Amino acid sequence: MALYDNMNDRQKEAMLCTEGPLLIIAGAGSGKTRVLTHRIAWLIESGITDPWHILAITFTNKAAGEMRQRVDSLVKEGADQVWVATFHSTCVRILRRFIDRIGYENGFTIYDTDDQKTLMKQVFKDLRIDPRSFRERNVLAAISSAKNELIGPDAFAKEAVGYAEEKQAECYREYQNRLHKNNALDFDDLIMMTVKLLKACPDVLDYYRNRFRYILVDEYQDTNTAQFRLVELLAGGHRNLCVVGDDDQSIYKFRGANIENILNFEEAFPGAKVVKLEQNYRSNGNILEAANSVIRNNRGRRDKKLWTEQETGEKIRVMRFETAQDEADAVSSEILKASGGIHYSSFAVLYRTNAQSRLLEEKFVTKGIPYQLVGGVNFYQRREIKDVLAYLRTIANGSDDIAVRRILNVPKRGIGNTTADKIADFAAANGISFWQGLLDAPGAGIAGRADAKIRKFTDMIEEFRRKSADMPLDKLIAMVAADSGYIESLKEEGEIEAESRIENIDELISKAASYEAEGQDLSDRTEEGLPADLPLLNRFLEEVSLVADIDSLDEDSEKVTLMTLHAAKGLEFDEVYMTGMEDGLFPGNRSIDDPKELEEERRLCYVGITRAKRRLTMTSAKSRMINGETRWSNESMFVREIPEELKERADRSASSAFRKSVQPSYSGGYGNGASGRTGSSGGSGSPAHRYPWESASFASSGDPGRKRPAPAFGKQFQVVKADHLDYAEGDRVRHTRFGAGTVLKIVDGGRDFEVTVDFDGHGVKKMFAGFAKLQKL
DNA sequence: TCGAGAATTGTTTTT
DNA sequence: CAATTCTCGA
Repeated sequence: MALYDNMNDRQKEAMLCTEGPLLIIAGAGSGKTRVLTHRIAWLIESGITDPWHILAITFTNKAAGEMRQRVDSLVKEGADQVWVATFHSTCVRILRRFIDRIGYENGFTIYDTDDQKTLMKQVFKDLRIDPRSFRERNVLAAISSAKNELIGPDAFAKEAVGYAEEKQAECYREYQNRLHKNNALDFDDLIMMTVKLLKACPDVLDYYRNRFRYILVDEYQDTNTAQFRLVELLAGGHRNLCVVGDDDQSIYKFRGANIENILNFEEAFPGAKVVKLEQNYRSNGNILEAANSVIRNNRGRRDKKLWTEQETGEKIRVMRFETAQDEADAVSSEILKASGGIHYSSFAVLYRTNAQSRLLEEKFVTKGIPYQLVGGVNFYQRREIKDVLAYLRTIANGSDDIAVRRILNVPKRGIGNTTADKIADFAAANGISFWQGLLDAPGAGIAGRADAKIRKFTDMIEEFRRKSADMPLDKLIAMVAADSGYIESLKEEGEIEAESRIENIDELISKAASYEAEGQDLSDRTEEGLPADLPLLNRFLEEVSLVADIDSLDEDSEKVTLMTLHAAKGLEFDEVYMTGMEDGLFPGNRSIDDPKELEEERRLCYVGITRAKRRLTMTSAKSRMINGETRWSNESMFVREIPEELKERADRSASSAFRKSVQPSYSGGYGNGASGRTGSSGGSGSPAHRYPWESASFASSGDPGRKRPAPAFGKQFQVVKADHLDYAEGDRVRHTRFGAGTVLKIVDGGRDFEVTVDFDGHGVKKMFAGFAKLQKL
């Protein structure tokens, strides 16, 4: 059978166009993985290139694994030679080999978010920054976005304006120094340092350009600037770059993803060919229609429209409940009934925030429905796992101060914070690592009993190190967990929780065993010329630090899948429940006033809808507990954006949900949030409802004195651009919700003006002029 | 040094 | 509400 049997014309075109830059706009369910894998197969089978010269980059290990598997089954020989990996692991592999060229040691450690926070705490202490005035998280977020934009500490400092940014710059510099001292990289460094390396070392760049003659990038809409630069560098010579993505599924802006990468691909790679895949093979007609009618409300997108040859299918079922409990109860009951006690794996329940999973889980447990939860607390982030891994990190990399400090007194050894701080100060003053500081405790003014305790600790670690050299990974972990006294201290607790912690450690041990068993095939690494002495331990640590939640999803298990909308991208299910479809939750309160954010939420909604193959149900609750307080909210504007004729009301309490007499306090969807905290929701104690189809016009009750013309349904968010604004940069303006503020910037964004305003007490917000209805003061 | 209870704070979303 | 951090007494 030829490779292009069963492919449509567009798909074939995308598969066969192998030379030069190519952008494949692949709508949801249009068979993009298929095109990618077949393209790789074609490159090999047709003799265009050797598997060795192909690089395929994904975002998750799961996607990489699937791609590898599918290529394997398509290609007779050499599939294992294709480099299929995530962005992060690709970078790790490059850095492991060459990072010494830019002043790090090749055995570096990867810090996760926890480690980053710990490190930042130290930085705050060092720079005498009050953690109440700046939050670690915020500074880290600023640093992360800087790194995503390839802005190093120096450039950041140069750009810094004002006290806050200057402080952040100081923190960034110090944070980076400490990472370097600890011989550690954070997630963002992995990309940034690889770019730095390739820019600094032309020979290394040449090597990889020759190695990767054909490059494919999946989920291109999620790439950030650093990743873009990386790809651009690697493809710089031959320009055989094929990227696949869907701008409508760009949902990772918060993580630095830059949608411009896909929107402006042809400008970055002149002469690029563009192929659009618009035929959807996944969903029924109604589902696709619904998806189209929601996403059509976005402005910054490439023109496209999905179509299908499949039957129209059922209508979208819309349900509204009194409380979130009712919602969870109904969803679980329905699934129980509809599944017939089997086929649970054809169901997915999606939600906006992880916190929403709790109620659902409870109901699933009581009804005995098997389910699997994706996300929440990652296995490798659990305390006991992190503790054990910190031991391993200490063994592997003595400079990893964070790891050493973490386990110094875990389990309790009677070495308290006072002692540890003394060591830390001493180490800092002498420019040595914390570990070295421990070795010279007397130098730090620690003697007698305290010193003896420290000695016991360092001796133990050194013993572990000696033994680790010739010991299988799983045995090593078992030994560390036992000999350190960690297991014993858990047993002494004697609680159920301790029991499950021990089980988790056992699981880690078996994971290590299977890693070791699989890991014998090191061809990709040895051929890459990696130092042969890079111990298995280091590679294991590296592997576990790059594991994502979604990687653990088992699609064949007979279980219902519970996960966030984000986690659902790339997956498909016969029946999908989108829960918590409420204004304020989805779209979230933060996005409602910011058009860019709102569009991102809408894309997320689009992703959710297009996961469904046969049946889609959207549910919402009038009231739900959030942070210990009951919140009331309207049905999500996204539900309202789906035309009535595609929907079917399946409420149990339809009468109360559809009373037409409810107070119309819908304020155009923006401003005075119809959902608020208990007791503060604009005076009307009862939930405020207004469905677009109930009335031809919207009353802007939250904004007295102004009225907008009644938009036709479906176009309610398309605001006509004003030909001029009655305010300018520097002017003071008033917003219905945020009050007074100063206009910082006005940019003509084509269809509307994009106005940046610094609101007194609310911070800087960006808004479209047509939506914001700002009044000059 | 360490644990228990108080206080505080928070939510998107995660490689 | 719940998870995390802080404070204080032994």
